[in-house]
Amino acid sequence: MSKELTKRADNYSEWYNDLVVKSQLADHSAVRGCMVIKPYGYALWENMRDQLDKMFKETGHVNAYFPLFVPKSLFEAEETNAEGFAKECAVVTHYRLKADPNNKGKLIVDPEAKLDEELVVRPTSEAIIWNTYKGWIQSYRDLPLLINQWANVVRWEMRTRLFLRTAEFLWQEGHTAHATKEEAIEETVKMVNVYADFVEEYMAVPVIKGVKSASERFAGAEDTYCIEALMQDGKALQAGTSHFLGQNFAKAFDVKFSDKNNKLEYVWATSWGVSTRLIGALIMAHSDDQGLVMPPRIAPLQVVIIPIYKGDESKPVIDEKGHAMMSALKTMGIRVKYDDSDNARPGWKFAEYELKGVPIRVALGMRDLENNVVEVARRDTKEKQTISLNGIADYLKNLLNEIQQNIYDRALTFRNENITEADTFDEMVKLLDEKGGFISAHWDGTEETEEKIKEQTKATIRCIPLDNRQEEGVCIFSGKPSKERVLFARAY
RNA sequence: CGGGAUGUAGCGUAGCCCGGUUAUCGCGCCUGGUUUGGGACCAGGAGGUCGCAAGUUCGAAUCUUGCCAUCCCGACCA
Repeated sequence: MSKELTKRADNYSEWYNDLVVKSQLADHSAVRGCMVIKPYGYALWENMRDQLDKMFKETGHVNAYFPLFVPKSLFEAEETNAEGFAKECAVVTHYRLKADPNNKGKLIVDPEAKLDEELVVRPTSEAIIWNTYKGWIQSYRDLPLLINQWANVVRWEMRTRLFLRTAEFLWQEGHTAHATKEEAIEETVKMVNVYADFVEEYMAVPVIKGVKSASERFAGAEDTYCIEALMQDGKALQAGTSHFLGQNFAKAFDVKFSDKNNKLEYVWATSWGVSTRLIGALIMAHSDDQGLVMPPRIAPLQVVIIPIYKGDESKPVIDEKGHAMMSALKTMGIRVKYDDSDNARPGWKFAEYELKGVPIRVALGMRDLENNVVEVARRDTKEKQTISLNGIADYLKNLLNEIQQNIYDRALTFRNENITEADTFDEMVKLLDEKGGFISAHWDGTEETEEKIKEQTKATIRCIPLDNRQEEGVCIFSGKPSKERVLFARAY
């Protein structure tokens, strides 16, 4: 493995790719557009997943699992949704292979085994789920139905990037059914808030909560709420979405319920999801030219202890102290590793754990033990301090909290410094080219204007922020009147 | 899907233009030893369908064609 990571300033996307692979989060696979998530990356995902799952359950949701395959007839039932995803669907047409008569040892698709109806590999599960809900919902007493599933989905993207856009990705998708429009909207907003809380508090990535413009809306939704994050290169990243689906799917799949007055009504729906893409957001929000910077709360490893031996006789003494410290930290619920592996020297380990973004590194050698201290190095600031062994566990626990907060504050400052108001189109173009980030500007609310701005600048409307300040102005492009600013950015 | 580039050991590479013994070097790996406070050193060793498949040729990493994959730039997108 080469030791050098591409520098962010030299080539940001190469830095990102390099980092994902060298830090062992994931790797390209033999399958086009699909990645292998390696143990370190999967441990990170598990921590994220576990916390989100807890938050979903605290808000009343339960988990279930629906099929990977969606019969084409079900898939096409909700037309807007189907059309929106049609261009990126993997489709199963056969169910059997057979030996190739003309090519020994090879297989061909058995033409006899053609499916009567093609199966779409789910790009999202609304269709199969709403078809199922039809059988589950009869009365208002069956509502609300609050279900989440952890799954993989496939979207056949033209161009893929590790974590940010892979042909197959892991995610969760919540699908809820409600008796009233108000309740469904409330659910949609509740879940975008859950996402924002998770991403900010656990991943330490500040987000802007907002609503998508009509053209950026989820196919089949009445309204799409989202959280938008800003990456270090000034590009925005959609980190999660929550959709108010109205009665579109209820009508498409004929899901009705009897209300208290025995009147048949269509059900109101929401769906919401976040994916392994969040890992991309995490990487690009915090990491530096030395490697990953993991927020302690979801870091697979929070503390690594590295013993530094001098001569064989020092090993048992150091190991004893090291193991004691590890036990104390484990008792406090801290994820810790004592790396006494023999195949690398301390300097190599230092660099390696920096690359992997472990928040705290503790070095333990005879020199320290003689003074009853250890050397504590934090990944976020790269500061090293000599700390007394007395009360070290409490010290490290507090330090983890401090690092979590510091990473968030740093990202928040950067984000806030990169939301810039523009009052003319020229100003906006200049800002996009020279500074990047979010451009806060007036927009006339039409799709035509949005499209023209996109064509000329590659920037899209990321969102109309919730609790947006109302302000009279004129559209930056058309000069027509506008009541509020929206956020534009170039995005991933 | 369009334009450009690349593919040689786990990783990074030389050789290819101009076909010809046993495919170069570094890192990593294995064995033994010395080491260990910022990516150690010495000695010995293992590891290759030269992306895949056809073709040209006495002979192909090298020439031709097709395919596959990756990267960069577009279009598409969470």
